[in-house]
Amino acid sequence: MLDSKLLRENPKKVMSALKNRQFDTSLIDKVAVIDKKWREAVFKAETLKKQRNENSKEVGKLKKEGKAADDLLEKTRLIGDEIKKIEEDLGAIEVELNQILFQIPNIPFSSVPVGKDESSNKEIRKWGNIPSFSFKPKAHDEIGVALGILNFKEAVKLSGARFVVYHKLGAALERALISFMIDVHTKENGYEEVLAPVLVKAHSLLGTGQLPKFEEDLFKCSDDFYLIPTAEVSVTNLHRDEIIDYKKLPIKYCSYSPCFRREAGSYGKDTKGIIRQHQFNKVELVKFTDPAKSYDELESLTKNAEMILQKLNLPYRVVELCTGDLGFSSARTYDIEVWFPSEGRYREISSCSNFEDFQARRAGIKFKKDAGSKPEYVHTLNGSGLAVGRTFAAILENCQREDGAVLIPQILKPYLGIDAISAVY
RNA sequence: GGAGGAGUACCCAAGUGGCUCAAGGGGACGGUUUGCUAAACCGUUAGUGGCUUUGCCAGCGAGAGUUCGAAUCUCUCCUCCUCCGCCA
Repeated sequence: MLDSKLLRENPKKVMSALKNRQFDTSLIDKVAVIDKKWREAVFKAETLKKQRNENSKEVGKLKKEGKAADDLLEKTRLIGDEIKKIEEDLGAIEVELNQILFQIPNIPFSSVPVGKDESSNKEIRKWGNIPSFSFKPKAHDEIGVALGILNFKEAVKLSGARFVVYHKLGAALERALISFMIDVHTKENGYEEVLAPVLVKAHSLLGTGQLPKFEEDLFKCSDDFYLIPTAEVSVTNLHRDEIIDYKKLPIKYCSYSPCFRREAGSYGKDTKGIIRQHQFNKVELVKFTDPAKSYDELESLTKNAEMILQKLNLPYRVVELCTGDLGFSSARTYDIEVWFPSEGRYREISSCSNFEDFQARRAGIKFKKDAGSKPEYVHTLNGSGLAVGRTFAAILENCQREDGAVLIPQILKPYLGIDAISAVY
């Protein structure tokens, strides 16, 4: 959510920034009108309340003195009725205003490249050598099925399309990757591990920006629960409606969770393999920072995520998203893309974003510099560190051998105790 | 799921319709005293949100209601505790 004061005082700036996101700026004009109505109603209600408080005190005094207070009583009753009416209006105005405010995306950071879609994204850096094969590299799902470590038919039996069952060393590899990632982030990068609920209430999703606009991407359960699409939701909301001690910033969390996405808009896209699933595992990095330092923290967060790929020796590149490709809540985003030999291209494996105070304002997350100062909103950041299923797939593809075996990155040896997954083990 | 009980500020807690625009204590912070520490004494301590900001309005788990006036009365909900049932 944007600051309504900013909208009030500098609507032109907001509009020009949001135009780059293909956003319909007529909503901004509407906000101004409703906001004015709201402030007038607030002032009126408060003036009347002041009058009522004074009158009530007077009534009490008169009654104690045994004097009649009927006139004043009646007059004050009418004031009460009026207050009630104004407050009803006020409630409706607030709903209307919030409905719009919740629909407005974040303002892109000043240096974000302007562009319509992903074709304007900017490559920042590349790492690693793209492997060359003396044979035609196979797709990860083909490799996994052949090795007996991935089974899609069983998954269809259980849950339908876009699910997978891991077997034997496949299940072990998935588990090993989760542990490995968490170990790196906790032991080397200074993150605190968190394991949080994957079922959350709507207000948590409102806090991070998935609701109200993106309900169709979510699985909704009964009893007002939603399955989280990312651990970002649970972990960011850990500090909802809190004022954090400045000395505790930055707070850095690392959290494994399964993630659940309906993939409503992607029928027919990535139907093969484990790239796009309704349920997948992810290790997420979340930071709460001093606004003055959040862009430095975005750089280090991105490098923390990259470190995983480096240790696994998987080639990747880092791309900055342009204004048109930026997520709803984000002010600046780096995507990390890993190389997929079977497709001959890089594919997203992590998305690292600075949300500035957009989520913090929605979720009420503040900090106080010292005892006397006024609370300010923190900046929140997060990024995948990494998407586990896609890392699994990337290992299968990049580390495959002609005989169908897959060499396991050496760094995983302590977790798996093997050098390769082959058809006969 | 059933039956009870509770929720007041950083913590404990008083408060059953107007002398409470929330008492008292602890803690914390500041000061006096002191060679230093402790003790004692004095003082400060409701954080926050909003507005047309010397001020005003809101706020006692949340929301609604009754009333001229609600921490206090009524209703709904949430959370926690105890017991029973069920369960990994």
